[in-house]
Amino acid sequence: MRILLVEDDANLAAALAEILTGQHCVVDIARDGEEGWEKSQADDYNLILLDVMLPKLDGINLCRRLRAHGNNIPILMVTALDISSDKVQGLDAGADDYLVKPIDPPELMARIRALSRRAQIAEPTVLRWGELQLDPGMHEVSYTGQSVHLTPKEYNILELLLHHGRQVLKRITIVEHVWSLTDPPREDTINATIKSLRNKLKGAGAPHNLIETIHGVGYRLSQLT
Amino acid sequence: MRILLVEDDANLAAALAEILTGQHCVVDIARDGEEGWEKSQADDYNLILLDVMLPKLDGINLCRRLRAHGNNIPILMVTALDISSDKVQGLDAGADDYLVKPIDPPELMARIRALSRRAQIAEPTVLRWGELQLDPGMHEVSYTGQSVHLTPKEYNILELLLHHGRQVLKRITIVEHVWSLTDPPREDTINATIKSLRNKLKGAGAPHNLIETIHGVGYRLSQLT
DNA sequence: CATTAAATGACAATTAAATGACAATTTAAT
DNA sequence: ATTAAATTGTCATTTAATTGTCATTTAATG
Repeated sequence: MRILLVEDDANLAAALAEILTGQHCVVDIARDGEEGWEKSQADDYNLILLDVMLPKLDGINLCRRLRAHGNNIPILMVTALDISSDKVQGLDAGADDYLVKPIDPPELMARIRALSRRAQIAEPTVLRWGELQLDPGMHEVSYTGQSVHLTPKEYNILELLLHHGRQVLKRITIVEHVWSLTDPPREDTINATIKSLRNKLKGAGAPHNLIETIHGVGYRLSQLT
Repeated sequence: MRILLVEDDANLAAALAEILTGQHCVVDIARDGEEGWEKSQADDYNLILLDVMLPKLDGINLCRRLRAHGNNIPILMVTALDISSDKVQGLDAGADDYLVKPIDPPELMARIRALSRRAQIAEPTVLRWGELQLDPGMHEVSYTGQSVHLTPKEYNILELLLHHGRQVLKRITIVEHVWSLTDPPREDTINATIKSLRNKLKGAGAPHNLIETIHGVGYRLSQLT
């Protein structure tokens, strides 16, 4: 768990950092709102722990700016007083939860866990072609539900094909995406890879021509029946 | 809000009950520690208000017994004197907060509110994968009930894996979450850590491939049978 | 049917990961 | 503050998987 802590009070920052690292989090500290903004852009965090009162750019506005930029990382706001206007403002600005000082460590951890659990919603974009299925998240390919183990190159080629459907992929295009133009392999490396890809798919019951050859041009997925 | 009040002094019990019901709480009263234990098992309460000095089973021990049974209902301890040893004992036994007699009604209500707000946070789900179990709150890992001691890095990686289930975690992702992008370790530090993680889990009876390798990509948890 | 492209099978070269040993570092204990 | 213990990071080596290449066969094209 990587956490960005934006807090100007050095003592509090150190104390919080200690609690968090004690709970196996990796913590970066920003001393003011501007620094917080920069770090949040430079690095990926799982959560931002954000004080409301900050030099240069206050917490509410930093939060607002992050949300305005489409960043939907969980934000836990820390406010000095249990003043409802602070709370309302913070939540309106897009914070996910708030904490009142003095901070109770177990409560802090509990809220962090709650938030990071909530953020656990993944985007499932499974690619399909008839019975063929490729799940980028799981890195898993199956035909009629039967899973097929592919090597990276094979996997990449198949993914590329699935992204393009019936469109023909020129061999150059394949090289470009799966290998690299700077150090391309011999021509028949592609053949060999396609071959074993077809073999593996056939092993799971796919027709041999699921990937069809366009002589002199390249490959594409075959028409679905 | 259902509150269990464990208090032997009938006058005090009545007074407290009145305050609480006046604030729209439903109150049950137990006259001693044993009765408190029984009621707490028989019924679900949102909070227990627990005197330290009690006949049969004192508050500290009742509290301890509740916690030992995995009950993490908020407990507010009431102590007659502002003796710090009482406070420390109570908190060590697992109480969440304590109050000193004589009780000031507004303070009582404030602490109850604070506690119940804290408790509203859905408590840490224990992460599971077959026989494998990781409790983020306790920071504890076990396989088939047998506890496994992990170092922080190992723990973090395992937690990350458990959060993602069958999702493949790319090595970059692991570095990003467990170390930090600014000062990443060598590639094979990951290998080494995964190795010892596997070893420790194997020591508790887990199969070696519980964490499976996706060559050229990363790691993920293996399919449950 | 001659030519070129693609498929194939076998195998070598390359690359990635696992491993064991150990040094450096951090943390805890005295 | 010093030592001891635990953790973390690195290296060299072994093992395994992947990838690239070759020689050969098969198919497609005009």
